[in-house]
Amino acid sequence: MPYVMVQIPNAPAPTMPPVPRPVPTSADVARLAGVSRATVSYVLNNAGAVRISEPTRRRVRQAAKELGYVPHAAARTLRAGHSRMVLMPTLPVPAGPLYSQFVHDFQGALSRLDYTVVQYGATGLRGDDAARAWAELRPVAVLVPSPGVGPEGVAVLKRSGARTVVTLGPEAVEGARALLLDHADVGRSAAAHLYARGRRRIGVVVPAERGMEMFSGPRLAGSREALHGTDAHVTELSLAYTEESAAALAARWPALGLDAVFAYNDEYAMLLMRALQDAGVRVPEDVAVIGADDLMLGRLLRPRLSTVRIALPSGRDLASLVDRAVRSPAAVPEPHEPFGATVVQRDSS
Amino acid sequence: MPYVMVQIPNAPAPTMPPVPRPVPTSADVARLAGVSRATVSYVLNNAGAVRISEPTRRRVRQAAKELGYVPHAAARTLRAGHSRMVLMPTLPVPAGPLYSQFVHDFQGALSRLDYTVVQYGATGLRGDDAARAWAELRPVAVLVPSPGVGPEGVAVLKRSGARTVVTLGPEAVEGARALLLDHADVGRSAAAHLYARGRRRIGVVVPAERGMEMFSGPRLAGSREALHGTDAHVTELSLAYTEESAAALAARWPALGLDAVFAYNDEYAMLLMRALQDAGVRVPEDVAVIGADDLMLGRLLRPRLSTVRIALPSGRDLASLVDRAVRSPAAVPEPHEPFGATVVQRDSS
DNA sequence: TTGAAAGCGCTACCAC
DNA sequence: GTGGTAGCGCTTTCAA
Repeated sequence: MPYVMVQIPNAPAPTMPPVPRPVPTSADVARLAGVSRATVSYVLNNAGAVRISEPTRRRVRQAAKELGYVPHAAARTLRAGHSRMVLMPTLPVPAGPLYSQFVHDFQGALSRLDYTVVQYGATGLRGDDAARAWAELRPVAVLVPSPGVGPEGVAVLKRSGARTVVTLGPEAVEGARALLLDHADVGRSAAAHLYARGRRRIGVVVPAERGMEMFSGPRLAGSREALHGTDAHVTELSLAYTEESAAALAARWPALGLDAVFAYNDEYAMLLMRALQDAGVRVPEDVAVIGADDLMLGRLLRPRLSTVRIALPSGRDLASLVDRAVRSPAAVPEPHEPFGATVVQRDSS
Repeated sequence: MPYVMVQIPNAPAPTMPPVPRPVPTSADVARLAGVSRATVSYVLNNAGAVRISEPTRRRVRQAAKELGYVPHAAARTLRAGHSRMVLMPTLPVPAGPLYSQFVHDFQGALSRLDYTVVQYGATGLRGDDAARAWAELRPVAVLVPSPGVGPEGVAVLKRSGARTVVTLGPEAVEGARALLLDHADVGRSAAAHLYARGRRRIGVVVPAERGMEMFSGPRLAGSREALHGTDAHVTELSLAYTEESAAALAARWPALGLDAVFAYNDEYAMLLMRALQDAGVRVPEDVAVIGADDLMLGRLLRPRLSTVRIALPSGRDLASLVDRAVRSPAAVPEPHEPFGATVVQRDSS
């Protein structure tokens, strides 16, 4: 009696737990509307090539609404062989205001170009493993804050159908379109500025928080590099983003004997500046302070905070770059000027 | 001669543009390794139920690596009938520090539970259209900063296979697990605090930026509500996040005759406080100022900024809540205490 | 104007 | 141990 155990699809369980109704498919819609699945597809996608009578259209739409039908993106992607998803891995650290704004603009601009931007939370995976995870989604384009992907990873992504891979960071990666954004240059600019202002014993703040090395490393290295071979000296200062840590650093300030500090960014600068002022250290007389990122808060501090402004590409420009690359991957990307870091001198240095 | 025009799959074009090599599939791997697709699948997924000889495993892995094979997530999802994607629509405004931190924690925690968190940039779509767009991805769970989805939207998501829909906002939505986070309560707390401090002519800052109404509306309404029927009076103050806008507001401050202001959040409070101080208005003597969100910068201002702290759920708690809901959607969610708003009084009020 | 059916890439059941 | 194969939901050619 081989038929006895056959499970009838969609049959309600004889008793008990409320069987979760299966997700309606286009076949269900077709059945309810009394048409074929093809017709359903035509109607719901407003296929221009085919003429469907108005009554039929209405019946189909009505049935779809009645069932709460929603097409299955995976099935569509599979069938179509491509998607319009632009993937952007999330940063390993909470986004700052600068990056949040950038992502927001980029997303908005790409939405208007009819792409879907997806921020993919891939914490835990590193390097090429991460790239493989992204590639599984078959995005049409990928924007990676580099470092975070190597040439291998780029190759995997492209072989998986990505029409373009754009990196946003200090180093160009083989095979990817690089938007050069050199954090070392921020450090260089800050250090050079402080040197030009006559300072010689220069502290560089390095956030104690994990995951920030990606940015803080280059900023420190750049500072070192700018002062190499001069009579100035760089001291690395670890600082956590807490008042306690800042107070502790301020307490040992006299012993450090510094006359200037590059505070990683404006937020750390604000934190440190306040702690120094509370400890009786005068800014800029005793110590010059410079931040980075040109956040609003720097303009609101007293003394006004000098900062290094880093020119991010506008979200809209980058969106159109991605769009062009998707439409003609063949086009040779014109090499890109690195985004410059410029010092905005105010009153703290 | 019907065969003449047949296109041979994968045949290189006789001349011309470098044909993008087609994406390798598991069939390609199988062919190269000289095994069946089934075997490839078993090997690459480490299927425990089946024993595959070590040499075969090696051959398969080697072939996969050689081709740069990456499985197709859409196909897998389609076949499996479900995914482990947790979808979170991106906010219509750039995320502030509070939310960035929350999202980061939430993502990290869910990653550790083996979910994939995806922030979906759905700008442009509203309400139930947006919900439909999310549903197309068939996420296993959805976290929506409400408002942003109605009961209809929740129903669509659930019918599309979402095991749970969690809203994070002021109102419970039928069918969804609500984390009540009432911005009106922030306004109420701020206003009540200012009233208790003896202030009666109270300004409430409303950001001029588009898209913020979602938060600013309730905060204003809550302030109004708290003072309704008292002898205090609320004045709505539009303020853009620029120094110019703040200076303009400060310039007409005397005419406004206010003795207190709830400045929407700490960032706007900082901006306004600076402008007021520059215009010779004393804080808190002439005007009491209170912000919200309890950001670090409030503690660094002088006078220290009073603020309304809003207790967000921890990312980890929320992640485990989602995980439990996914595993047993039947479980009746214990009703949740709204997250409270508590006033942190410092020196500005 | 509508329907039948192939096939996108993958996994899991069953047979060998 | 390994292979054949059905079928997930969808779109689109071809036939009727």
